[in-house]
Amino acid sequence: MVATRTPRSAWVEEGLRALAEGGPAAVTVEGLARRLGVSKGGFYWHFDDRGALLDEMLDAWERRVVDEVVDVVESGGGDARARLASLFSMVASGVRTSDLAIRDWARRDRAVARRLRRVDNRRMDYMRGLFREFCSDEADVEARCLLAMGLFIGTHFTAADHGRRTREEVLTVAAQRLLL
Amino acid sequence: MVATRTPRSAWVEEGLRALAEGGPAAVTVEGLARRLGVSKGGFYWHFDDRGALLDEMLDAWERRVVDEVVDVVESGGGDARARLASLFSMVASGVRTSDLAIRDWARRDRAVARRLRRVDNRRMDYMRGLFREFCSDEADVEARCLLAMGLFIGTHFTAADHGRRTREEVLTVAAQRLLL
Amino acid sequence: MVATRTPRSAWVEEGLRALAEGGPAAVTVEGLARRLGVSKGGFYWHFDDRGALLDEMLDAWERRVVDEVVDVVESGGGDARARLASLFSMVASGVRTSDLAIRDWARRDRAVARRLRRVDNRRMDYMRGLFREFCSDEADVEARCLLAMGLFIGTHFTAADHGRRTREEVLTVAAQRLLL
Amino acid sequence: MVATRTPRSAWVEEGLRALAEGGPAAVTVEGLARRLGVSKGGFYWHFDDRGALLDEMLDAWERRVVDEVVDVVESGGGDARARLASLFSMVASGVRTSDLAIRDWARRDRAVARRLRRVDNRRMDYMRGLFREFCSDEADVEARCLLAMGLFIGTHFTAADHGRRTREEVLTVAAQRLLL
DNA sequence: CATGAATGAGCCTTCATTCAT
DNA sequence: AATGAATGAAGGCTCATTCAT
Repeated sequence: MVATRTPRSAWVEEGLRALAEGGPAAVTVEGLARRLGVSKGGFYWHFDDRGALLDEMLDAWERRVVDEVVDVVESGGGDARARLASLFSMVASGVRTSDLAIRDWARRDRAVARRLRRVDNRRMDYMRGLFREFCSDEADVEARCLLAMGLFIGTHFTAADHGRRTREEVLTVAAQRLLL
Repeated sequence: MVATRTPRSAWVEEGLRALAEGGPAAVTVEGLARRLGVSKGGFYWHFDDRGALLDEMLDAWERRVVDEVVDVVESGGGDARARLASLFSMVASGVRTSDLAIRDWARRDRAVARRLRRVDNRRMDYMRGLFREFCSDEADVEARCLLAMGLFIGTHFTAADHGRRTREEVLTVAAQRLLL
Repeated sequence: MVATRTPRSAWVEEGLRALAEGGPAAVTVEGLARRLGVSKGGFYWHFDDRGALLDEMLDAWERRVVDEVVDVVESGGGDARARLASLFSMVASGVRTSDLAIRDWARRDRAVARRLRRVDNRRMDYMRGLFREFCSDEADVEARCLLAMGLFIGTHFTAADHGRRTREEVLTVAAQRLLL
Repeated sequence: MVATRTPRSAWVEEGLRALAEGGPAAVTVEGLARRLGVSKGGFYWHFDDRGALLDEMLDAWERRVVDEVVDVVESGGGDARARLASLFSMVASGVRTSDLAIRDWARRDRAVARRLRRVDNRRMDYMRGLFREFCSDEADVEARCLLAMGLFIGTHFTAADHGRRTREEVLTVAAQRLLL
């Protein structure tokens, strides 16, 4: 078997890029083929149809997002607060934007919603564990988790300015609030 | 002049509905015409082109969102904390979902982004004023505002479960955290 | 009865203008209405349909073209050569451009072709009479007439340059050739 | 590579036919597809858009018209007068009718006008060379060229009858006049 | 006479999909 | 694995036409 010229993964990769840039509607077979410099015919060798690619893109995204969290856990070290702080700092430095496109997409697509729920629940679980180490009130733990998720997500969807402060500065202060 | 058979506003209304359900790509002249039970040709009597409808939809949305906030101000009464609380409670009771679709859309469209920024800045300004009444640290005010925005927005984009708690319950606790 | 606000003739006039500028395809009910500053509804009060306008435009054009020739006859005076010379000079000073659009149109539309034939035959007849006064060879008279028609028409459809000469200069010399 | 099922050239060919019959407005993607017995979608495999087809049609036309002139030069032989005579005889035997549609089109489209000018200038240059061999007066050479162009073009746009003579007969006499 | 509103046909273009090679 | 070519379903827009007022 010869090395695949345009492997399955290339389509998935390019697909996630297109998704991040323009949302699900921007993930067109033609568009990806053009960006990959191939004809779209080859696409149908790898995938049954556009839906199959979308599925695989979501698989890839899920894996990636989980890995990112795992990386934070492993590399960072330190106590719960330190680990949460490093988790929060990832927000400012740019979550994959496809993350956001997928969130919007999930509102219209059942299958996407299912996957997103799985991912979000894993993230929450991880945060719950960390918050619990210094916060005994379960309701408060949950509230902090939701606030943290909001910070993660909302920050990318909020268009407001902050006077002379930068978004990063405000984010830092906000994160510290959650660690009190 | 007779009452317009299918007034401009009907197209705008239906457009916002379609936007909320399926994002900007779902706002098609043909689709709206079908839903309104009219022929698509008639659309061009009211609007120059699809772009004009989109513009007007955003105008309508902006007005609506501003009015909602104004309504909260006027109807609620009470001190700053009380007013913030009532503001937060609006989150649970369902912000217009088109709000969220517009947020995603803004990431790809310059004009939409400008409008969103205007709206978000107005919202933030309103919250700043309220937070300042019981919080003198400006950096903290800003952080609380961002956390609140995250709560507003993120809550609709977060797919996680909360064990035996409902989202509303968690939201309530989270909101109280911001009012301390 | 009130004075017609947008009389039949206004539509015909504007129609001929549009025809001259953009050919038959440019004669649209909507376009004329826009240029006249009225809604197209009124059009259908005057005309059964677009075809009726086109017919009337051709009528008007025919009348006008005949009148022009008559004017040359009457005003000019002089002998045959002098009158032919004045006829030729009209070429340079700009035949109605709708004349040319109609010629092209005639190639596709039977009714237009019939009208054009009538007009061209009248023009030829007039020229024949003048040429005969100083040219006894009937075949040559006919040839000169055709060359003159070619000069009339071809000059507007020929895009060539003439070095340091202007088109008018070349036309003058060419016309003299036909009067020898 | 297999023989293209409906080659690019088929679209161009059919396009020129449509142009000749009905002018630029008659060159529709849908219409051509219908006449070729293919679906219109396939068109966009070969061409970027309708404009690209129009361009290529003009290219093809230009090539053809130049080749025709070259063919006259090479095949005919003889002296200048003989070559001009053979050139004139082409008129009667039917210039491509698209030639005429293009002339009309050029009056409204800048790009078409440019191309037409190039072609006409080449034709004129060729004729100038031939006329000069037996006519020393430059102004007269130019006048004869214009009369010849008028004969070429005007003859197809003139709808007049010639009594008992045929158009061909009249053309022959007219052409001889230009060769004196 | 004319407007406001709408219909429907037709055209341009995009794109998912198919198929032979 | 991939190309060249084509299909067919949308969707955007224009325009002749109609109709009630």
